[in-house]
Amino acid sequence: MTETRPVPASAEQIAEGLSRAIHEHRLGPGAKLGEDEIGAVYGVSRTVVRAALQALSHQRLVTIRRHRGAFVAQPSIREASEVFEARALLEPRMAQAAAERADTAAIMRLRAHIAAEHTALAAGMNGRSLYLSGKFHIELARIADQRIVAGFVEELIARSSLIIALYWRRQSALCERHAHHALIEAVAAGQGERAAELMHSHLVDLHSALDLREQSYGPVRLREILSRSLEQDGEASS
Amino acid sequence: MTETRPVPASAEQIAEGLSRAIHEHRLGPGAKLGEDEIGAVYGVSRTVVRAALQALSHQRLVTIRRHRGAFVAQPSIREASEVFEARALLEPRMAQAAAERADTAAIMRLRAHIAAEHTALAAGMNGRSLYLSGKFHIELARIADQRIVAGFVEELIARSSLIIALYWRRQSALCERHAHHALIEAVAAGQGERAAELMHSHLVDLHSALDLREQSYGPVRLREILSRSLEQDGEASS
DNA sequence: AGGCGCCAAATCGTATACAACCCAAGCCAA
DNA sequence: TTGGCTTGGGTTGTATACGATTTGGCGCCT
Repeated sequence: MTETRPVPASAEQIAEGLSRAIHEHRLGPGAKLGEDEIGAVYGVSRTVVRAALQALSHQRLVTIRRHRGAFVAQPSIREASEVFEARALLEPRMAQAAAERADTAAIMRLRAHIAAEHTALAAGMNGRSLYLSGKFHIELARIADQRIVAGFVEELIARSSLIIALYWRRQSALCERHAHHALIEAVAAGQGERAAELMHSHLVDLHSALDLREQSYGPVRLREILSRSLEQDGEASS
Repeated sequence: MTETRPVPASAEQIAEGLSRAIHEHRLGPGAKLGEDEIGAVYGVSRTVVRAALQALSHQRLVTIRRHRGAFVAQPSIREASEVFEARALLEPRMAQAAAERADTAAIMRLRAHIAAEHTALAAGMNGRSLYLSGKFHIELARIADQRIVAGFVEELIARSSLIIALYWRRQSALCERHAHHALIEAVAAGQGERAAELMHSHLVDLHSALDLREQSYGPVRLREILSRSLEQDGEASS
């Protein structure tokens, strides 16, 4: 076990590290993010940690409550719906633009993403496969070459990860494979309209795979209220 | 001249104050935002000021360059185009949704905005009228009751203010009056499609009123490169 | 026994201190 | 005169110190 990491890190690196941990569900919604604790891990003082936490709170990944500390955000049901509505508004356009602009290098990057996703899934690293699945959408938005909307999409996908942690119902991630594969085909063929449609239905699929009914007092909701710190270590490879 | 303001302010208040100053073009693109200076104005230490500046930099209103300080952002031509493309994607939908959901109270708020805009314009307060004109769009997005997209719109409008400061060509703001009025009519009548169309053409209008050609080496561009501190004083009333 | 209030430990919010760094003015040499 | 180098002032980056607030536990009263 790595005890301490004496090498100091920058605020961006810390934000990136926490972001990854949230994406990969090693940190669940409601988890406490103590400043001293994080500072000890990364070998910096609270000043830098606070900057990182503020950055994450501006991305709505973290909620800061005055005099109480920072916690991994717990999107409400309403927010969850709005996130997917926003994605349904933005991402089909991005897929369309991507299909119209993608070159061979871009398509290879997309295929590489899918491959990595499959590998992670086969190795049982569910968190990582989820992370990569999000990255696929981000990569697609980047190919569309509209940086601002791509930035919005990135934020929405980060929040989606939290939503999935809270409200996911189905187990099978197989639909993902299929949907992403079909998307690549359309993009590679330059079929913009088809890519947009596929993306739309993919998002509707995802949205409908959530359990967003008001009184879903499942075990997830319990954890949300009790908010145990639930630390996982588990150094990922590199 | 008000010398000092001994009452301490919170980071959010400072960010709000700076944001307003940028919106109203009292602070132009490229202006230096010294931490000590701002701290002295608001009666707080650099710690709080830094938090405010970081918040603004996450909204892309301010650029922080390491060891050099914070400056009011200077959107590139490319960014300018993308901002208006993104607005053209989001805002018509918001206008449509607003038209479908607006109640009488909401419409009264919109009318009040227009009235305030006219008042400011008549009083020659151009900066303020620009600020209110942006607020109109934000209010419309809020009425649409999609908080997340409304947040995106808010960010885009803030950046639009910078873009207008850098690249505005026409003088007349009269088109605004007309366009906003027509929008309210459509919203009040519940004509969603028409509101969306009006919003779209309004945005295209705005976009085309910018001078985004590459080699526009006007005085604006010069100021951008030389980046003199160009302090504006000019205490506005209140 | 149960509820209420006080106290202590822990954590956050802000200010301040010091180190690192950038920029500009001044100097020297070519 | 011009170019590069050095040095000083000023500004930012980070750490640390201290005050403020919350929280959980302990004891006391009912």
